[in-house]
Amino acid sequence: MPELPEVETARRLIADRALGRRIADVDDADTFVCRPHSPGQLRDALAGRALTAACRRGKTMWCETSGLDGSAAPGPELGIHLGMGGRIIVVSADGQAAEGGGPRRRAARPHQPRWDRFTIEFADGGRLVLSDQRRLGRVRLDPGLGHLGPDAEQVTAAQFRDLILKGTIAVKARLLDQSKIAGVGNLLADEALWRARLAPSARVNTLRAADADRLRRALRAALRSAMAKGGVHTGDMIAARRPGGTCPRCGAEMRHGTVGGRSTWWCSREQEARPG
DNA sequence: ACTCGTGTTAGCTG
DNA sequence: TCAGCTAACACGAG
Repeated sequence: MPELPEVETARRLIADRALGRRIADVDDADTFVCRPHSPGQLRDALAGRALTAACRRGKTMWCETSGLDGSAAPGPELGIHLGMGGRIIVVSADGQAAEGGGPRRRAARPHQPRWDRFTIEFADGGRLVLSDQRRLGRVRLDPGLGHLGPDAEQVTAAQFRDLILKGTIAVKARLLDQSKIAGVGNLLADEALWRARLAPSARVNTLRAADADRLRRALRAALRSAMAKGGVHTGDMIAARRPGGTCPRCGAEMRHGTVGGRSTWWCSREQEARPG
């Protein structure tokens, strides 16, 4: 589920509903999700503070925290990553729950309390929960951003060309490399390549600067559309990403394969690989 | 019962 | 340094 647009929805949820509330307690008992911390470490670091800002680069979120007892020195940053299927749930003081980060599809599995992997209990009686069936999400203190490239929404055309065109890797694998461009996941990569009419398996050294520019525009358009419609699964081509699917533009058969280790779909007519 | 696939990432290997 | 593979997790489908 969560690619950049879903994570942005979760970030806004935290920014709108969780900031400024005093943290009374923290459940950090899931040592896999909270690795490398030990149980109680996140609680000890956060209790008595409040979240003061919710930030994001690509699919990584982090919250700034207040000092203790009005101290001017801020607390640690709280890093949150939704992994493959994490969602954020914020419960207000009166018990109203709001959700962000998951698919907005009606068929989506309902949230189960046993999937709660990390919980902040606020002094007002509400809470913030990371719900994550697969436990591939992650919560950690002071995560750092050194391993991430520029955010997919903010990368400039010149930066994009430099980051994308170097080397010999398949262009889809390069798009998925968070250290180059942060925020593109499997579905968004397929959607952007389809919009740009580029073969996912094309080696980046076979692309021209104009291809990179077209891909960046396609990526930005796919991002804008996903943000407006409520998630990457609303992409124009995503519904055709199934056996027997046909290209929504030209009607040709969609093909399926593995690129960069991920399940990949492309239009057999418009996205054929050029020999390198 | 077993195997495969899934919207992510980190770490290992050649 | 770069590119490709695998494991970490849980669970539904075939």
